[in-house]
Amino acid sequence: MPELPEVETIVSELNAALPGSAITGTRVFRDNALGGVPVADFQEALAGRVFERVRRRGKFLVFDFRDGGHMIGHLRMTGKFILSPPLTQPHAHHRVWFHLDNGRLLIFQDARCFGTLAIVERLADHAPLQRLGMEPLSSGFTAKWVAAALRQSKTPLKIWLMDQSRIAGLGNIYASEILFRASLSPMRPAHTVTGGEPARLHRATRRTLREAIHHNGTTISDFRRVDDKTGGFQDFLRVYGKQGQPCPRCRAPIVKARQQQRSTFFCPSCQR
DNA sequence: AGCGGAACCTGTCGGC
DNA sequence: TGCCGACAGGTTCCGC
Repeated sequence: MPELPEVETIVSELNAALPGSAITGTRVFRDNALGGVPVADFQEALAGRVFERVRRRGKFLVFDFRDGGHMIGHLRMTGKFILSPPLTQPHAHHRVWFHLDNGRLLIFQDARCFGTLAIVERLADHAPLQRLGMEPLSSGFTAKWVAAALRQSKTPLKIWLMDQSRIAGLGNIYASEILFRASLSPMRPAHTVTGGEPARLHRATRRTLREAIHHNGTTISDFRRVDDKTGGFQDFLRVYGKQGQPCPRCRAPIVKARQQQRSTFFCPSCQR
């Protein structure tokens, strides 16, 4: 589910509902996400805290509390945050319930248990957050910045795009989709991307993310679910998962390759 | 610097 | 039908 556009979507939905509500109690059904923090400590750290707002940084969700502390969440592969009416029984994948004083339930659900939840009093205390690089939708992310950053690395473009310490928020799906839209090969060493190409990559990154956010995120499962429906974003993905199908631009077959143990999809004919 | 491999977990899907 | 391996949107750590 979660790359930048999906997290952005979740954050804006949470932000429309959470601010002003207080946590009256926390139930932990499985504690993998807590990173070794004892459940009792986690519960105690949250008791009575009031949500001020929710923000996104890279793929992290940052819940700001009114008293200045924060809960930092990461969904990894299968994590989800859900706002729900009160329930009596947890679903099999529910990991944490946050009871709110407005009667609602904030649920952290995660089939694979890779997701993480941490509570910090200062953002600087959260090392993974501090390691994140440029926000691709921020004003600092310019074609000039992209060109300069490309020059400093020999890493293949796809890997280059996914390094969170360089650009924060791009994952396996969007990296492939961005490179397709930029007509650049995922295998190209970053420093060989020159001339007008960095601007193309910059533009494709912004447009792809903005379009995905506009569609409230794109996911594989959602993509399947809407297969027989019209509208929406079923046409969003151009290359991801489409090996063997004709390239939407030049009709050559899309190829599936492997880079750092992850699948890359691209058109070898028009991505150079 | 960069890469391959493994680890953290569970669910699903394709092939035989 | 059933089992088994491959693979899945992420990140980190370790060794070369």
